[in-house]
Amino acid sequence: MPELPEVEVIARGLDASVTGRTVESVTVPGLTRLSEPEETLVPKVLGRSIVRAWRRAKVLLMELDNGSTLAFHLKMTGRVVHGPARAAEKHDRILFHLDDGSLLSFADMRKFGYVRCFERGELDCWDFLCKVGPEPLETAPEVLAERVTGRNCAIKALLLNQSVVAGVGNIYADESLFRAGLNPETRGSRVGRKRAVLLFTELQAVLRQAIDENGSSISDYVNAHGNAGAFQNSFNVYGRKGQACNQCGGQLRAVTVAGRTSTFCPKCQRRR
DNA sequence: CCAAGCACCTGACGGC
DNA sequence: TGCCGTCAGGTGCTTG
Repeated sequence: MPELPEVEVIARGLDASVTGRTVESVTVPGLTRLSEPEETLVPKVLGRSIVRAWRRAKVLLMELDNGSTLAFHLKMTGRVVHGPARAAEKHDRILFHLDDGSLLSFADMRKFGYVRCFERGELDCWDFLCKVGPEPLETAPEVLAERVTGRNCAIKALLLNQSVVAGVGNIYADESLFRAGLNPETRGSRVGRKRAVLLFTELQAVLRQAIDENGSSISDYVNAHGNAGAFQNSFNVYGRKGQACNQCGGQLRAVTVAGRTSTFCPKCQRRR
């Protein structure tokens, strides 16, 4: 699934290509279980034009000209792509036909994702966004560090917890822990202030680099124009269990933390 | 309060 | 070839 960098890249691409376009018609091959029902969703969108697209946490947002906002959560395999008109494909869940003849599609193979439309003012009351923590690229590392030091959970679990910091998923948690030399199982309470500041400084660097490289494509992710990202070629640890550490040459290992596979270097990321 | 486990889905891949 | 188990970028609910 798209984490913060992937959703950011999609949002920027959409903001550049669909802003000003009007939704002329909508076809619904079959919405996902967590989506808003077609009967209420479609009337809110029909005839509206798109004002802007942006991101908060891992949620893709598109504001419409009546003040309502479309919200997409892509979860593991969701895609939102803008391109030329085409016939519906197997995993398409909803298709927005725009006034220039182009198509905005939401597809999701595993159906975990969803799309909902919030009317003016409702977005600010959405429980999900209200609970989400600060944006890691808009918050000082020193401030973020305070949110993990002193807590008894594993540092990896804290990074994945969206109320601690927004937008971090399994890839960027593992990559930032490696860069900071922190073992994923280390408790927040055992991470010193200085090391915690380093962790969030490295998290910012890794997120910025991933955005610059158009995100990470493992199998499903593509940007708003259907293109794969390149940051997967820069992974130090994610998905590299058994391979050699880029820093010390030792063999990378994997453990399960917070229910997720966590790949790390036992030499460069010692437990403390 | 916290952590662990599982549920939600489909598809790809490896082993037999 | 096919069947079975395992795993996958996330979140939310239940259980202990």
